[in-house]
Amino acid sequence: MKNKEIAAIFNRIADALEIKGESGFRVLAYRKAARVIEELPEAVEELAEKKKLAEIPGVGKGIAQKIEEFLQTGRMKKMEEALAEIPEGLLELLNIPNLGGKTIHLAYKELGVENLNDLKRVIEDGSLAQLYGLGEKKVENIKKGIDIYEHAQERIPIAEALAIAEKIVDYLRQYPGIKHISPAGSLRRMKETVGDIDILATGDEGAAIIDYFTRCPGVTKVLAAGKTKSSILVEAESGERQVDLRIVDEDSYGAALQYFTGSKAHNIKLRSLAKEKGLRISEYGVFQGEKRLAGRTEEEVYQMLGLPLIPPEMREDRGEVELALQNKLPQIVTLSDIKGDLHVHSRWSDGLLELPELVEEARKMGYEYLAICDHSQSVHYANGLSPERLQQQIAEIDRLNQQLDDFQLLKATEVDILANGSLDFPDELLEKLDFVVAAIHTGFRKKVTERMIKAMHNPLVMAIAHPSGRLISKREGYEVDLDKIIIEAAQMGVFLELNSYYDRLDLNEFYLKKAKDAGVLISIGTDCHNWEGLKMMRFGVGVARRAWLEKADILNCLSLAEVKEKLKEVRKMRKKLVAEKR
DNA sequence: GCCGTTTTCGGCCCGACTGTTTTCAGTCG
Repeated sequence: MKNKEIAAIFNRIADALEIKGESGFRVLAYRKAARVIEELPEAVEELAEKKKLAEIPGVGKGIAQKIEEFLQTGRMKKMEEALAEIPEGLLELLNIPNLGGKTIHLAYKELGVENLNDLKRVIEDGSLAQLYGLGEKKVENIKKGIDIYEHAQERIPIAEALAIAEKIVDYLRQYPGIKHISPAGSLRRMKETVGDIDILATGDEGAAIIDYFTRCPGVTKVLAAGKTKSSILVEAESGERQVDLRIVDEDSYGAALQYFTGSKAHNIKLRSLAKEKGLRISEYGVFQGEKRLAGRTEEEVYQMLGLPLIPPEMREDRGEVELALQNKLPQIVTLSDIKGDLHVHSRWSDGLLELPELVEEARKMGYEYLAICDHSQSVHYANGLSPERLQQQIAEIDRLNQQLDDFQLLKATEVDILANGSLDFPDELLEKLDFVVAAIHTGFRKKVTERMIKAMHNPLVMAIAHPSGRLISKREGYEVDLDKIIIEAAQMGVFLELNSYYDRLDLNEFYLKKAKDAGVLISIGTDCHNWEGLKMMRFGVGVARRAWLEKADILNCLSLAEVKEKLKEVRKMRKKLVAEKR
């Protein structure tokens, strides 16, 4: 699949055109095409074969042709042309805040700036400030931009960002002048990582609220503090993080929340739609001429455009507006739909909680069941269970379950898929369990796809845990063909896991959507190891919502009785299926 | 470069801020 590669090429073309000073709309067209192609569930190769490239929104004749050219020849003239005139080192400069294509072009043409070092030089010797349209202050801002660019922190994992945001929101709520308050931005859309933390609030005396905000616990620096807008740095696990607060009027709270939640692409779509209806939409409301028609609530804003409220997690311009227009939005899953956790570790392997403690924590979550998926014998570093110890655990769970009336622990395992694709426990043992999750923890580069498929051909395996193996911004993941795994899972009736551990979130939103479309049922588990672990379900549900998953797509939206029935049924069905395949 | 129940040409999201310049361009979110 060459989608990513092609998207990267179009982004590079857009960069080059931006520096060359070509029409911003053309630049935008390339960027949009890049984004859409990157998010496309289908391979461009397939679409090209079916002559359906131009049906991709944002892809017209011109771009379709360029894609075909690339697929056939491995090259794209347009890119070569665009880049031929632009030194390689210039493109990077677009990432510097306060510096854009126009200024870069000017510095290139007038001063021969070709890279970051050149740029620093013309700042130091004062020649940049001499250029038409520039001056001391602009150059000072560019200098600050370079500093930010060079010290740019990687994006914040959603779990950390939410923790920071919620602490500050709780703090702000204590201020009597605040009426409404909510996180906004990509945090509210539950993206797996976020760039910065945005909070929106309403209240009287904005300046006083801002002052209170800048004195919140953990502040290390106040970057800006006006009447309606403030930015601070706060201490966090991984260094300092920026938090922005905006105060808006009560009358435009909904419009502002909508606007600051984004995504940008979604907002642009809404505004085009508004325009078609003779309306104008901004962070202050929906207007007809000078008259404000809506703005107090998000519902109102969407309603004015003839749309139902679109959940924040869906606002990415991936077809949600079109569906909303036809009133066909999916009823995406909510946290309260989740009836149990299907991947939990106990003290028996590398978890911190004893089984009764897990029961207690699960009840606090409102659950009806937990699947105890401790590691198998070969995972020594995680205190994996020997067959004998698993036997003991089974007996212990049976004993505990007898004392419980409205709750049950499911006897389960996270059994390792070994180097040769066989499983780390014998079938006779797996047979005694309610739920069997298979996982790879070693040999990330060794025939992972084949090993997973082999595991899926064992009728006792019911799910594959963290199928990609990635750790967000830490580890790439297995060499695995997930498209193949999804097809196989659909054919063999195997569930795929959505691991909710905050730095896994695996499958990710794109493959989840693919799995859903292929008819694969998803099991959500937190991979809980400690007291906070079960609470990570919200991250998984966030990702599931971003993938448009509904209750019916998720195994653990079933009640205890239903899930037990389902697992029995699946085991029977899988045995039959595997027998037929042989 | 894309796109069309107002258009196959002429539009293309909206507003704020900043600095430079004297009416606006560049950048950002």
